[in-house]
Amino acid sequence: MVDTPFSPSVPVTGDSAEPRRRGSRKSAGGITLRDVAQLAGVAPITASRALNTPQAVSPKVLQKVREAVERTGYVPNLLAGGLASNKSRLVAVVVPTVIGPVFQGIVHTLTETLAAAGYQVMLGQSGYENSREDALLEAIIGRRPDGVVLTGIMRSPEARKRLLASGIPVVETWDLTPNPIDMLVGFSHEEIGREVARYLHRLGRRQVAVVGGRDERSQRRMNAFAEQAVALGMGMGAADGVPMHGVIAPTTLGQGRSGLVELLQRQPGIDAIFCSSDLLALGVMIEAQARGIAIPQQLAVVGFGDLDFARDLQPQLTTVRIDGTAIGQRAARFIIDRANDIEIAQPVVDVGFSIISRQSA
Amino acid sequence: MVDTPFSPSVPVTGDSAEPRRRGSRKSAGGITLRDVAQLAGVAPITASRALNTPQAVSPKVLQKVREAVERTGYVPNLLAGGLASNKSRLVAVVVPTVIGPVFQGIVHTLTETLAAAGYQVMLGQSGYENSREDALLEAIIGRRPDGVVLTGIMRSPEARKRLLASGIPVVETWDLTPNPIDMLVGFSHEEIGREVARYLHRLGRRQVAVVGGRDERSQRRMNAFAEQAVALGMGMGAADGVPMHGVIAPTTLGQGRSGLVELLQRQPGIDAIFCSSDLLALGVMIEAQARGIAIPQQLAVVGFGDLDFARDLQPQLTTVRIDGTAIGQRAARFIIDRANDIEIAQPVVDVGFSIISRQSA
DNA sequence: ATGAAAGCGCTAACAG
DNA sequence: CTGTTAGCGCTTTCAT
Repeated sequence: MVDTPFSPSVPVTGDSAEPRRRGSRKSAGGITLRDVAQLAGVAPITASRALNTPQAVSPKVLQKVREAVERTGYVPNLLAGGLASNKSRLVAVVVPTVIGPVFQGIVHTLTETLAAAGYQVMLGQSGYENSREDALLEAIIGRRPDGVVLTGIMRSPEARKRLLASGIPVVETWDLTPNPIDMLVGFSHEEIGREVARYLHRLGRRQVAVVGGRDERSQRRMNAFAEQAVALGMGMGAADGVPMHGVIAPTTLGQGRSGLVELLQRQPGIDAIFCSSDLLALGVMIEAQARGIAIPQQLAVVGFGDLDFARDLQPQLTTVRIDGTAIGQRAARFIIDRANDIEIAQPVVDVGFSIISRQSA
Repeated sequence: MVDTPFSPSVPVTGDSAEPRRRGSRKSAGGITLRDVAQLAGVAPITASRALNTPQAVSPKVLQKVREAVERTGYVPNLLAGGLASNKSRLVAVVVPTVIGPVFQGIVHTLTETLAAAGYQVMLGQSGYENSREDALLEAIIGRRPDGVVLTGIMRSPEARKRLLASGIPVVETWDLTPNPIDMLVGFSHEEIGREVARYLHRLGRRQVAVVGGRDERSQRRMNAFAEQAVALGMGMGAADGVPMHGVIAPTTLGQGRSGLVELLQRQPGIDAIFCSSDLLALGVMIEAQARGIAIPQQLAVVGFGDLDFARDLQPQLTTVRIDGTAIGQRAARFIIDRANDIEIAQPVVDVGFSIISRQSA
């Protein structure tokens, strides 16, 4: 098809002596706005307006253009449109990984909300190691997205600088950075750790431990938890601090099981465990069950995430809820507002968290 | 560095009296290939070649261009490049939803594999209802992606037709369609249903039931299972067929619990349950545990998906494994090969499945 | 190995 | 409300 020879579309005006121009190029063959405009009997720009700002053209023209679109099956080339208008209607979303339930809510909400506003989501996975960040960033900036949503990543100052220099609106999420690149929707991991420690203390627990992912944010929750716990006199004897079992993210149920095993070996007297994810917590619960350890009587378990299954467990899981949907919607709103030059009153939002008190603790 | 001022690239031709041309447009202000070329002292096209086909330029030029890129912080505009070359280096991936663990593997693998080959993934969520398909399709085709990966969706013939007409390479996955749009990487849901029925029959189970999502593919597994079960004489009395409890996708642990409750009410004698997801299976197991029903002695449970946690449950979950990674890699390979005009010998691949026999059945 | 010209398909800017 | 013109930033084609 591509090599179908077709006669030059230059009308023979009698001036056949005109030399073949160089640099001429065959079209890809698709239907373009020109074709539609021609069929509708209007100028291309008018067809463009009929599609993008229907209220700016006469009903008659609108009708004709729509008919032409219908008949030709025309689909606007957004690459061309984006290049011309300097608006790509593309938003880059970067997460460490889509594996694991943690960032699903955000990705889902963003994709949904942005799609409703006519934006497409470009997905990037940074991995938990800060290695591919540069290549990823290049790929993102190269597409000139109308916004970038960062979830728990992009720590390298180099990367931050480039993003900033690119002028693309950036929303960082899932954390409260002291100096955000641009906009921010997050919550305090430290505060969560402390609050959970206080919560367990109030329940009378005194020998607490931790099973947590080794990624930075998880660590910060865990460390804050441990500090607060020690401050409240909940360490396993002041000297030892809080026993912590670290696992590699993304966290799994199996890691929760082996985490409990390991912790009990180290410190048989443990009466409460704070896990850095609900999946870990579930693992801890299953292992406890297998060993005949009663939850919450002998062992209190607190998770993180309030995944959908948490309230359906037996016993129901006490956990920390993060409103991923709220974060996603807020982030989407930020980007959309920016794209429309709407003033953003408060570009830093703390969505907070809540401890959902159920049976396991 | 970035703000090193360099003089405007418009040469002053001395003709300052020239009237302001209409239609003239200010550049967005970013650094373009022209700026780089100018700084390197070469023509734009040469700079372009230095970046895209380094072996086609002299080492000297290469060096100079690279320096210029470094100094300016230039990032190629892929929108412009895509428009000119008719290659967007964008691949659209469509899933019903990213919520729920089912399609995570595919999305992850695709994003990863394609990124390594220089492609970006555009994410689309079709939802489980076939409503937004049209708008989504329009958005996808409009970006002229180099490929589309469809996962368990796009049933409407209208949509199929448009995709086909667009000429974009399409890989359908997660199913074995009798007449694929283009390429296909999947497995047979019917065969899975039948095989599980045979498996349970071999184990001596005779009163089987089903908890399954109401989405189409799940239904097909379940119906095939039921048919085969009846054929093997495993119905609850030939007349009744197999008790089935339908739930709304995406499936949850809680639905598994209530599913078991409901099924036991209807048919107390059930000795095996096939669930359309591992999460449902986990729910069934938890509910059984809560009711003192021994698994697998009194009740066998089979899941679907072989999620990471399946082997860590107590008892370990017998389930159907789908190799999402294989599907993703294959699909990515298809698209990349197509983009490079590499002949695809076998555009339809059945990746099969396996029943992972563990303790729960 | 390098360059000049043209144009990918669309929209901003201006004029009527 | 409609049209003309000139590009967006890049790569193709052809020529040297």
